[in-house]
Amino acid sequence: MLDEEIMDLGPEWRAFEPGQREKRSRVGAPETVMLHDKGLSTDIDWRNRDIHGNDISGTTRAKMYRLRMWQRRMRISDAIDRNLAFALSELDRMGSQIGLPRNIREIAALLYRKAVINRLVRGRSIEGMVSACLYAACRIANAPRTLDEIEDFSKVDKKEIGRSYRYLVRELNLKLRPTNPVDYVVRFGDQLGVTEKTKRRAMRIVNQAIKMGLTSGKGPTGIAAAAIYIASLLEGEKMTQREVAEVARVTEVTVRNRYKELVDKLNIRIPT
DNA sequence: AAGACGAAAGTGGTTGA
DNA sequence: TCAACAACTTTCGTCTT
Repeated sequence: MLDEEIMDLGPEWRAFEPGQREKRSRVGAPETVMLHDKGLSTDIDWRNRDIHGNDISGTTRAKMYRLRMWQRRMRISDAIDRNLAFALSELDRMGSQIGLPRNIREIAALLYRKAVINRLVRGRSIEGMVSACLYAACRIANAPRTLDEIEDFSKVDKKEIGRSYRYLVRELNLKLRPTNPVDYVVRFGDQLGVTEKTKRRAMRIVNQAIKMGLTSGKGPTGIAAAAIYIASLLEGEKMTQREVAEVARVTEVTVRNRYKELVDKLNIRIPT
């Protein structure tokens, strides 16, 4: 729906040839989004110190230093731009393949900028960081995707995405709540083609479970899957454990265990 | 034949000494 | 840093529909 117009930034970056330095300055322009405090303050500090040292030692030296400083700044911003150019196009590709709405992609892009400016990408693969940013952005927007779902469209594996994600969260001091199983119910339900009624029923079950503390420490996807399974039985549009497990990317065994737990602790009667 | 059930052993990530 | 631990998976045999 909103997806047709995804290319305000995209096309500019994509046609990027290694030979042409000039274009880079134009690339810098569209970033109306903020540069954040940390990167900025660091830059200013450096400059001040350099200028101080130079003033004392004479005008010619001052000029030379100023030149060097400029070169250095250019090199750095150039490197950042290169990184961003590649990363943001990759982010956009993945985002649209996953089907993420615009606002989530913007959050991801913002996170990535912060990551680059804070030097978080140095030893790591850009792909991994981009994937991690997308994963984090989904969670921030309360529309979580599983690591498996991100992995499907990423060139790096789940493990590395997870690692980069944890690193990102730690270094940027992101405070993210554990994902709420309810956030998975609608999406899983849609994939299964169950009715609205069943989805709502599943959400009620999940909320009850949360209230009774049955969810802490458990995988949210398993809970969501089991809730949908139960709801489908109660609403008379039975899904199989297999089907539910598949969309939630858990095993049938997990669905069964959660199912048993929920039915039993919430006193749910299953129609025979 | 397909779905549901559950036991048993294995895996990867978190936690606490 | 290492070992214990819980959640989850894999595998597989057995009921039930």
